[in-house]
Amino acid sequence: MSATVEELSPRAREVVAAARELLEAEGAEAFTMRHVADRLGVRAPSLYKHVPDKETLEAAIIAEGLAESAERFEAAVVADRRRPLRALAAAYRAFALEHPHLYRLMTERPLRRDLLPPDVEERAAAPLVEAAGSVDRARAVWAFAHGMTILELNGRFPPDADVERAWREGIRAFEPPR
Amino acid sequence: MSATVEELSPRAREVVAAARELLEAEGAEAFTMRHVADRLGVRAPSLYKHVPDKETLEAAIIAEGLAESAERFEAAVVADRRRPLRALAAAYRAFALEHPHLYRLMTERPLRRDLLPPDVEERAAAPLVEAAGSVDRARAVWAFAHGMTILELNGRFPPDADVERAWREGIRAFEPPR
DNA sequence: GTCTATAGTGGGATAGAC
DNA sequence: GTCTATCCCACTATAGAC
Repeated sequence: MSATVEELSPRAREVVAAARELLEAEGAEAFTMRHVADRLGVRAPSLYKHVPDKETLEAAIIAEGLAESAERFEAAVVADRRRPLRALAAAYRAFALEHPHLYRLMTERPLRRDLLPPDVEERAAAPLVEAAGSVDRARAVWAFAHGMTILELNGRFPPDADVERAWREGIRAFEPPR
Repeated sequence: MSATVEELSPRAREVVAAARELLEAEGAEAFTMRHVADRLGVRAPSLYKHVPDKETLEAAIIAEGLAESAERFEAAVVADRRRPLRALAAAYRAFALEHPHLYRLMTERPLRRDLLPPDVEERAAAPLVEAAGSVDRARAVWAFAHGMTILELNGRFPPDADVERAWREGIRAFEPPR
């Protein structure tokens, strides 16, 4: 019975939009069904007429995030064909820092692939796989980028750390020697 | 008023031990003051006579985790002097997979350095800084290792992903050419 | 499509008696 | 050092009327 994003009713899409705004503005702790309902001027139980449960709502938001980041990655490699890895790293970091709460939601749990449109995940990954030269290398680069990003978002680097330099060191390590 | 681990009373240390056992066995959601109390055969409010609050309890557990991982990193570089980065990566991953819930606690939030013994963090980092050749490179390698680890723990790699190969690709990228 | 009412579950923390 | 009682908070989800 699990509906994919595209199969949602118009009213359900409004629920998704409100939920995403709430998440992005106030973070995961504030992301409750009550608060989503508040944004729509409605009571929480009413949401369940449109969306089966909270997980489906989250999956719909994640699908949007994947689609949007795919677009940005595609644009990044087009804009800098000579150093695609560096361009992708910059685009990746920028997206995450612009949407920290969404980014966390997208990475902190197993993907409910059964609730996502068929190819979003692959499309988001494609530019990096291309730039890295193999899936395995792409996963290593992704791990580096995610590690940098999430450690920064988590405030885990020491206060005096030079995050930019660490990014540069990682990119240099993965880029082919020029 | 914030006490460091060493300043805890004997009874408080028992509370920390019970809390850690609980966390490691049942995960962060199960890690509540009520459940910690259950483990000790006591009511939750009694804990507050020994530990000021939950955050201090968490900091004490994190301090243990940092000290133990420091020991393992030190042993790893001694055991394989020719490829310290590979040895450290293996030790890092092993520690995280053996203590997944502890590992999450140690990385998912800003370190409360004010609640930790003075040099634990630096000691845990030292072997990698040495092996990587600079702090910035060390942070890049750490990000890669953390990214691999947490994406694996989060179940975020596709089901068919070959995690070992990705690890090898990352280590190869950061190791000096031989 | 929305409501009220409510079930059921859980959390951290404090006051004050023993 | 431990207790009971309690405060106050939060959540997801359902039943059934309108």
